[in-house]
Amino acid sequence: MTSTTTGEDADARRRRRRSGAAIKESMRELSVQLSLLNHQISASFDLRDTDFDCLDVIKRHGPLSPSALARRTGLHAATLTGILDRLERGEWIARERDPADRRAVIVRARRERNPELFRKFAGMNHAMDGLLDDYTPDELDLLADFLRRTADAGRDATDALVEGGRTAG
Amino acid sequence: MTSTTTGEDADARRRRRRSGAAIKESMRELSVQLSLLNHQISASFDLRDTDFDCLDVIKRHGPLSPSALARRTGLHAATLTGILDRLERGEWIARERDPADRRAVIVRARRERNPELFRKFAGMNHAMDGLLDDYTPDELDLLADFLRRTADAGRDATDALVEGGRTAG
DNA sequence: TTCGTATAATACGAGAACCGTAACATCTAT
DNA sequence: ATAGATGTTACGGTTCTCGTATTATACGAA
Repeated sequence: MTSTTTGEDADARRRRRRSGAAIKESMRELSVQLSLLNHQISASFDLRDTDFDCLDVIKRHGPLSPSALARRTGLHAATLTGILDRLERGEWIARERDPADRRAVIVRARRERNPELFRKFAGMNHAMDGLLDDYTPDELDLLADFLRRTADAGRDATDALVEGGRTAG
Repeated sequence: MTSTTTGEDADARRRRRRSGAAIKESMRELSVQLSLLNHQISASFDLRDTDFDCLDVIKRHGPLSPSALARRTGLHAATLTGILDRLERGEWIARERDPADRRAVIVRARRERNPELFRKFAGMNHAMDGLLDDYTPDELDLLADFLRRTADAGRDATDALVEGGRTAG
């Protein structure tokens, strides 16, 4: 976490480049596998792929309005109506009125079905637990920090594309 | 990479548990962000979310048949027809006849449009490069290995759900 | 206040996607 | 040779997506 590319010899730079490529490669594969896992779980609850993504954003950043959610996810506002309908029908969320702005709706995550969802992720969770046993506490911190920063990078990249598509496309 | 949970004191175990939770949390957030990024990129090419996931599997494990692809992804065979139609229309893949089994089709990834796709991922790639600069070569290897193993775990978890859903309803 | 405009959420509808089933071609085992 | 299994795609009902219109409300200016 403290080195930089300057001051490395050619071998180290080569190794760095190779590892970087391997990381991006694995990252892409990881993304695909997690998407497919998400698809199976969503389907088992009669939801679409993006529905749980939205629920996750609501859990993390909510409660918030449908339009704020549309901005954050880059989805069309009208699409959010359908997504929230399904999530509400399944009792994953509740729509409430905003007393301050009576046009607005506040979307709040409900937690009742969390255990049910957790059970679907049990296989992945146990696999992760076994995997994490191989690391020292310091290494775990390193991994946690890396993942957090990568997630942030993903959000920035998505925002840039949404913004670019809105103004230029 | 060499320690185990045995022989650690209570503090270390507590720290380990906390880090593990943070990792799974960040992993889920990363998954959501990468899905949303994938959605924007797919939409910009007139494709559905899962289309590039399939293309990725084809690139990695192909050439292969639609039915093999359906098994690997857990998608319905009839759905693959639509996905492959779109990918073929966009010249991302080519369908070929299998000389050995004349019922079968071989799906092969085409590489001509890779640069175009690469440009869409440029933002994320550059962010990753900047992020990876902060790590030593050893740390990069650690990260690469972790991601590869996590992707494998994701595949196993998905397979288990597909299998369970198929046999148990 | 009253008006004009901006904004929030949803209704509506055209086009498209998903996937269960059927159809057809072909392979394989007896 | 025949029966049954397998590979791919066509078909059709239901559902989804998203551009636009609609309704309700907020807010700034005259």
